[in-house]
Amino acid sequence: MNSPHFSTKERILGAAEELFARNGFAGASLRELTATAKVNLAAVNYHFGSKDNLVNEVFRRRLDELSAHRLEALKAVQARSEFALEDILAAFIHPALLLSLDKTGGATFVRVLARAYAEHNERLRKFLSENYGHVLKEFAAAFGAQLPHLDKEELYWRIDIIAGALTYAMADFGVIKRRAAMSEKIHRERAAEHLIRFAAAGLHAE
Amino acid sequence: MNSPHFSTKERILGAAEELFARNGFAGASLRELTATAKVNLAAVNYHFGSKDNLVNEVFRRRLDELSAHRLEALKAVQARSEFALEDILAAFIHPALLLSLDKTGGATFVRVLARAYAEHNERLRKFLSENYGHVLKEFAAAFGAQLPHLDKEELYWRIDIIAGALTYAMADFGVIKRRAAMSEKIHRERAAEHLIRFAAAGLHAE
DNA sequence: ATATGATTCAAACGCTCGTTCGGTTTTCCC
DNA sequence: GGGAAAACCGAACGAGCGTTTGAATCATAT
Repeated sequence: MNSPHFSTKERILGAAEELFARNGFAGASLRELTATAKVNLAAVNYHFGSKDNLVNEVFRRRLDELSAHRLEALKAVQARSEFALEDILAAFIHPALLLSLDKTGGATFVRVLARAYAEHNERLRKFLSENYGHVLKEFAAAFGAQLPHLDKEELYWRIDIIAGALTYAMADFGVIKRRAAMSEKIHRERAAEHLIRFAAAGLHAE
Repeated sequence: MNSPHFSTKERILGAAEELFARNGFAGASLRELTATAKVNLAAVNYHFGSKDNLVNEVFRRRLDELSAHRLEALKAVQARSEFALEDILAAFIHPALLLSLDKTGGATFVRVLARAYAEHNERLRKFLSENYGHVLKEFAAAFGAQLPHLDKEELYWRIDIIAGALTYAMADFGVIKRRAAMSEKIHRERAAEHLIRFAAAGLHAE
């Protein structure tokens, strides 16, 4: 993963993702991080200014792409002559699934993302809300159009529940242990399927 | 909260809960913690042996009670001549809601719990699974009896999703901002209601 | 009242942390 | 191929960390 043909910045971002997921933001030291990335200790501050800013860049690298994929998928669905609630859910969930299956650390990043939510870190929440909040708004509007009987508050509650469940499921927090015979890819695809079916039923409730 | 009539151990546990929720386990230092608790720095190691063990005790204090309440509520439901899926869900969710409304730090603890999940800490996961895993098993059996058409894997998936959504909802991670006019108590009760309805629909899916 | 054990305390231990600083090496353009 | 800019490097900085120590203080039971 940290092959020499990756630039120093890329190697640092990769190692940061890995160690943030495993040990948290405070728990991952720059010494371990730079050793993993096979770069000098001072490289982080040279290239990113500070550890805090490195955290931001780890998120930006993945979320720009994830958000674009989600909005793209949503557009594609909406362009069709007819579509169901499940299709919008898939537009939201499948890009996250795809990211979690990415060979270059996607699964790791999803866990970092879940950690960020759990940390309740105001700085991070603001960063995420400011930079990627509009995506949630788009999806809320799409769901709302499909569920006209639902008032806005009810709708937001349900989307919130889904986002939480998705984060939780993709980050592999649950009690469900993947059986050795099942590949991680299939395990995650199953999780996404179940989540979509579950969420669709939940959204339709009442 | 740290009034002088609380014992040193209790003051430490209270401060630990607060700071673990705010700054994480690694991020909360014993110096800040003991200052908050108004006890000497060495008191943590005197009363708890180590910081790691303090973490365990923070969980034990709350989870013993939560698990007992859940099993008690489940038994009460099952003793009735008839009951619905929602009643079992309520037996699982309402004790968590009650805990989150506890005046002496329950809401704080719920956030600590969510953090523990996110940390993916093997030591903690083992501790939680070993000490409180049987509760999940009881509920799985209860749900299974109400949903005989569901195979075991499907059932476990759905319970997992619900546990994740509950953790996130109670920990207040979501994008939903409580309106100033609404008390936190009502906000959380609403969350629980929505979650129960959503989860019941999800469990019934197919 | 006094002895004994439990508790609290200030101080220090060794260690790791994020960051900084010159100096060296590499890269790239004229 | 020479010079400027970019990148890298080893070493050190002060600060904060969890933990330990040994003495001071408190509580309790005889």
